[in-house]
Amino acid sequence: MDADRRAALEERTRYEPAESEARVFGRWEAAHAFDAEPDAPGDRYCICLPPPNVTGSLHMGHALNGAVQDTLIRLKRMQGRNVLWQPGTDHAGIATQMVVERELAKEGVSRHDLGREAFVERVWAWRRQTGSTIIEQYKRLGASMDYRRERFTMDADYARAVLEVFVRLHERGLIYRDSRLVNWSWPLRTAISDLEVEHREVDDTLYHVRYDVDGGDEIVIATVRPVTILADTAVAVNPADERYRHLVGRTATVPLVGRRVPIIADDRVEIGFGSGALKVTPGHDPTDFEIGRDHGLSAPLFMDETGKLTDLKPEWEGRSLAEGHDAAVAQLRAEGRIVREEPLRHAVGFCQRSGARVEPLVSLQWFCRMEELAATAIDAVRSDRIRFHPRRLEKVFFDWMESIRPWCISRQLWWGHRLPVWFAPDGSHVVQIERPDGDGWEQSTDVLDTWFSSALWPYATLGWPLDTASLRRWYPGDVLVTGRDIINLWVARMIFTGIEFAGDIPFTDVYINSTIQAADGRRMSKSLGTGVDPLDLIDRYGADATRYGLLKMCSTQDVRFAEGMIDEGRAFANKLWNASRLILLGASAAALPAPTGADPVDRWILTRLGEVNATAITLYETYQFSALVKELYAFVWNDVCDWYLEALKIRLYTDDEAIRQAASETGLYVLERILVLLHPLLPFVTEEIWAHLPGDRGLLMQARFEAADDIRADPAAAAAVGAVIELVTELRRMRSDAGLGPREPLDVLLADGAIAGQADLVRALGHATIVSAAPGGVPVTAGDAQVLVGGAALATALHTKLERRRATVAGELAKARAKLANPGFSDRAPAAVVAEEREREARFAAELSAIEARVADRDG
RNA sequence: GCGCGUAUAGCUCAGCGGUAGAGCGCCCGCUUCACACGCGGGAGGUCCCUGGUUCGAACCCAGGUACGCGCACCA
Repeated sequence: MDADRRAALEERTRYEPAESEARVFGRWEAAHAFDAEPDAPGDRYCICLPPPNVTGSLHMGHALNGAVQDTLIRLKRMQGRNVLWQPGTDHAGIATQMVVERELAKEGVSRHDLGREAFVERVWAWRRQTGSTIIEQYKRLGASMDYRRERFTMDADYARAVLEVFVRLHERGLIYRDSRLVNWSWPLRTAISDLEVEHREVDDTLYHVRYDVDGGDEIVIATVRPVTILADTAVAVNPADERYRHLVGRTATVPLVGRRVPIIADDRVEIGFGSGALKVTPGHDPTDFEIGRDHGLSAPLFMDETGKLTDLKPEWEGRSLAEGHDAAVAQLRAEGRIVREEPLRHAVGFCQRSGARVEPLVSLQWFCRMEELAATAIDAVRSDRIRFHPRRLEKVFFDWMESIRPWCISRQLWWGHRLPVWFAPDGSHVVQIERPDGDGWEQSTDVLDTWFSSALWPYATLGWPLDTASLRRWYPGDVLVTGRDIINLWVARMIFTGIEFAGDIPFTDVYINSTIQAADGRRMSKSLGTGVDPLDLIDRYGADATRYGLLKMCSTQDVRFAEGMIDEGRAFANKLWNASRLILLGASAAALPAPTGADPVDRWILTRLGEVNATAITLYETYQFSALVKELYAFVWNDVCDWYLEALKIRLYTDDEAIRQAASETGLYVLERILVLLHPLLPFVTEEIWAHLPGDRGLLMQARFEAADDIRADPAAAAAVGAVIELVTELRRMRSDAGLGPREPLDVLLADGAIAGQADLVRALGHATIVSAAPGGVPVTAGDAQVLVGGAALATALHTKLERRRATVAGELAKARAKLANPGFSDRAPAAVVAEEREREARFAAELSAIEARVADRDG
């Protein structure tokens, strides 16, 4: 290491993420380390980023999700796979249109003032300017995506793929046009899908309204929305309902409009609800729609697409829904038709985007028939070709897929993929991508549901329907990492379109990451101000610390956000930095990393390294990130820093160059391997340290992640060092209990056993004087050895401790004996468990008698 | 309404049939030559309740209780 670099390392006693991250990221980019090439060697490994909404910015879900994906992709890249992590965004029809409309509103213009074409151009301008914001934010996290390949669901070639899918599904008869009841969002003036409707409990009033029946009778219906009475076309009762049997077949008069409608019998009417009589409004209610269809009723609309009343009652035409409600209640009340009002709490659908109450209404839309497509996706999961992690979430998928309904895929928006449907002047239409020959063809004004296009993401991003090198190389992909809320919107749809069009399942594993809740245990909420901004965390703690914390929180269940875990990550990065400084600055100039293992301490840490390496690989590959982070933290902090480095210092600071050289080699080797192990989790700090390792080496992110096979285990050395650790810990405890300073010398007599050869280590780490006889010393258990600790100063202070220990040991001994005395245990428990219990009994018995001898000695 | 999940140290969470764990916080002590974002020591737990299975239960089963999250057209 040259003098400048050495001085720089010496100065930097803290790891400052802000100082390193941009520089390290620049090195990766300069080396084109993220670039994926189809003809590169190695088995394929592919993840596509669930495309975030183009209007979005990085939130906690993205950050966790991104940390998981980057961890996997870096691991696989280091394992020699030819990896692709595909970035991109979706065009988010409604959200984007709203963003741009809000912009226009500031200029006092509406999209209607602009006209469709100019508006769409305006959206593109917005997209060119800010559309990659969220992808740029992923870079702050260290995400190693191939940014050259960023895709957008409105890109020309992608759009072509979307239309191709539409046409093919239509040819197969799976896409059709129909007039059906849909969820209508009047502020947005579009239909929305079932999944975009959010149900909330609402307190409403249930009005009981009296309708006149020909012949002087009357019938009372119940409704929470009296204004819908305008569109009633029947009154229905349950055929089994005695109360109303005599009215069936007669004619009722609808209040407010005076329409004369039949009273019909239908068993979908629930006898026990309200009055038991149902006003039937086929144009605005799912059940009523079905009843209306079966009874041949018409389905007039009381409101139009903009949320205004229609001319069913001409004098109210043009009023808002709220005004209509008030007017209806007022008139019914004035006419004395409201016989009862009662509070009703019930679930009502709201439009996710606009927040308005969803209005079910009959509308002419395009639908996708789902049963057949769903069956292939169900089969892929059922047969284990696709596995969910955690497994139980398959149920969410099955529940939705098995009760699937037609998917309304058309939207009355301006921003999106316009349907490849062409209308002739005579009203007939054809479905094809190109405009048909001849004059007068008009393209459908509808666009497709955004989710329809993002369902093709895994293969459309790779060039489908063309047979591209990328598609051949990386499809199907390996794992989809996403949040639970997206299972049905996305995962399910990607699976069946993948099978249908790309000829195979899009991935084999679906890893659903935890939801990070706010500190109050509920979902993070913007409106409640309980959200946490990951970019702010990165600014304050660093990207590595943020990744560390998020991954530590990430298990198979939801977790509350705990900033302490991020802070722990920062401390860990700093610890790693400083441990590295010790090794790098203390090592012999000529030393290169090598598992030399000159000393038992070296062989012990190499043994541990081998164990941890193997465990880590398993945890990485089974998505157990929280356990992985803990495992590596404990190894680095406790084994390496607390013990190995303390022991290594002795040889690093010696004058004997041969010893120093050998110690340096192993030290550097251990450091090198730790950096490799940690890199997928903490890419920045590990890459930064890597650059300081001696020797000619490239980037850490391009280094090889080795299996543990090459590390030799040495159980004898491990046992000896284990005994030293136990003894030194006991010596520290004694000093503390006796009120002695931490470096107060103690006399120690080493007994035979694993520890016998470790006098130097005990002397150095334990600040002990090794003696050959210690009259009046206190016996201490340390692994397999008995050690005598001498020094009169300790005697009194240790007496209390000894008594305490005697009580503990006696208790444990009694427990072990009771267990063994139980015939049920010794006869029926596995032999190994019984043997272990016997061993414990013997150990406690020996220790107890030693303590008692000591006490007797002292007292006598 | 249906489904899923969670209840373990003051806080956030591991452990999921055989000696109760971590980080933070707390207490005591350290200007130890990598790190005070540190070092050493310590205190702290009827593992939600009630039953059951088992030689043995924090862990398995049943029933409660509390909380969270999905899904859902009762007007």
